[in-house]
Amino acid sequence: MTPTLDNVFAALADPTRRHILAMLLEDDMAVTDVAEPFEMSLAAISKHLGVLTAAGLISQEKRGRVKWCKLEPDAMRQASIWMQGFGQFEAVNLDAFERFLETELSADLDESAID
Amino acid sequence: MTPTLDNVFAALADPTRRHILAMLLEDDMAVTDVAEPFEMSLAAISKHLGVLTAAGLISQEKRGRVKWCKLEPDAMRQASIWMQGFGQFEAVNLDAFERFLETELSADLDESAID
DNA sequence: TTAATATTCAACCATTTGGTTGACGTTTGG
DNA sequence: CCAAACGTCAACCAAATGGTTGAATATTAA
Repeated sequence: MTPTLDNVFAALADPTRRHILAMLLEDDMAVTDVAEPFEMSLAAISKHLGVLTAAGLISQEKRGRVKWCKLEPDAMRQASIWMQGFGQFEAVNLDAFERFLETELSADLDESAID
Repeated sequence: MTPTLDNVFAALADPTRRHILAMLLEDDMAVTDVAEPFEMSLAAISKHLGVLTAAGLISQEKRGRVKWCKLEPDAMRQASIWMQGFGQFEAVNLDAFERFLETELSADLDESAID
């Protein structure tokens, strides 16, 4: 299935999946290791990874009995291009992003409030 | 309710709502006028506008018997900041965005494929 | 070969989502 | 004043979502 904006934004709408993406920003990971910090079942995480894969946000490659998950920035870039048109966004604010990431990673299944 | 990333991305995941946002990019609009190009009921559009409002992506102000809808770029900016961290995005490509917008606006209830 | 590890599949369940229709409250133009 | 315009509300429905558990499938290590 070819990814759509629908898929990408829907995938990003879930805090567990955003958390996973943030984890993969550090390094590629096996499914079991992705699942470790969460309190839900492995099957649930497997489904989340399926959603992320369908959206093109990650790819999964099986090597031996381990399936490695890898961030695929292209899909998000497409979505970002769409969004760019709506704000007169100032230049990329990496500090702001890192603060964001911090709170998302620490607060474990949180609401990730904007304000 | 304070908007969350969950709300913003979920709101953006629907093509009708993205279409509405693109329309509001041109100008503020009354609910009835927003609904006009769509084939669904006014009530359905009213719900969509409710979702967009809850996400902080638009605001609605009632003047007389008309309720005006207005783009609120801040929420999207927050979401954009989150996304920026994931791509080594090249400088904002406005041309690309305008091509995107074109296809989204013409194809009326489409799948808006990325590739 | 056999047992353990890694991951998915299938069936199920509760909740949310996106739509409908019809009734309802406001505001306004004639 | 009264009918029409503007918009929401409530009840309903089908489909999608996010989770569970238990069985099944590879693959590897011993």
